[in-house]
Amino acid sequence: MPAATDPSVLGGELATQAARFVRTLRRELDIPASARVLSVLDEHGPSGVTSLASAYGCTQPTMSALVAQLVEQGWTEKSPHPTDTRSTLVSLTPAGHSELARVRRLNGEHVAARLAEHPTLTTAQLRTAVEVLRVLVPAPETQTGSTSS
Amino acid sequence: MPAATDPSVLGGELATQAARFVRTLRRELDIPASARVLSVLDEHGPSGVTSLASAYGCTQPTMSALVAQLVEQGWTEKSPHPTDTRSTLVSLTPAGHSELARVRRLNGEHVAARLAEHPTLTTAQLRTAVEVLRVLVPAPETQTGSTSS
DNA sequence: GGAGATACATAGGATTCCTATGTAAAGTGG
DNA sequence: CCACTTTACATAGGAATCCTATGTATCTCC
Repeated sequence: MPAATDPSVLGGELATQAARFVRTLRRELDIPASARVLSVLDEHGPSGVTSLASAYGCTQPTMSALVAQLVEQGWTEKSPHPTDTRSTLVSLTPAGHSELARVRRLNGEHVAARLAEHPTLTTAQLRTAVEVLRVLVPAPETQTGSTSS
Repeated sequence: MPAATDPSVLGGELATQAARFVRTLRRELDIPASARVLSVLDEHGPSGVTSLASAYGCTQPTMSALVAQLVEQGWTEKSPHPTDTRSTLVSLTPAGHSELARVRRLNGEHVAARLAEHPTLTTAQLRTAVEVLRVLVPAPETQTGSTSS
């Protein structure tokens, strides 16, 4: 089958497969987009909306909406910024940490199931895929964050 | 940063990065979802709507809409199936081939630009990423198709 | 010929995101 | 201290992508 070396073709293939992967994941695991924000929040620690948007790679209004969803579900909470009244600090609640763990487990199980069907695939290759995708995106800023779960 | 080996974490990362990659691509290149169908059509040759949906990885109604868009833009055309009146054969028009070439070029340029910024990344790794994503999706049926451009 | 399967279309709605724009609070120079 | 600009968020409105449910015509097979 397709085993091209032409970056143009590979890029197209990557786009197609990535889009499909995302679509399939959405349908099968039923994980809302906002859940991915939890991961960013976990990495970066309590942040403002704009900063989160930048880290997540979406616009500020979009992040406003995502955060609103997360707050409504009790996964994050907004507290006033100590020195800047305009800003708010969004942070994970315990429930948010649980949800993050749940989502990671779901993803893990899904990936593991596929891996089991294809013994040739290694986790090293998996990691390569992650690296490639990470590189192929503009990358906002890679500031260090917090930790947890 | 994240350099995990845990499939669970890697799966989550992959999901996040893939989603972001797709989003960025959509925004920056402004390529409609229907354009990816052109690629499928090119690989599989003239096909019915349901078959396309399966190959593309979406539902039949969704593919109906996508095909309708493609036809409206003159990139594909529908002809009656020779033996089955219910079915139609969707096939690429010359304009469709051109568009496919254009999209591939855009994707290629985009990927090439990123690759240029990261000399450490090889096309082999790129191909690995494609393979990984391909594996991580249920894969409908890999029947051989036609050719062209 | 009639029951069930198959191919496609349509209707209606959920999700995800963006652009444009408004409002309030910080900074900044005079 | 006072405009003026910048920054942080929120809201409004709409576009794109997909799905489920359902209807209609056609094919298959007994």
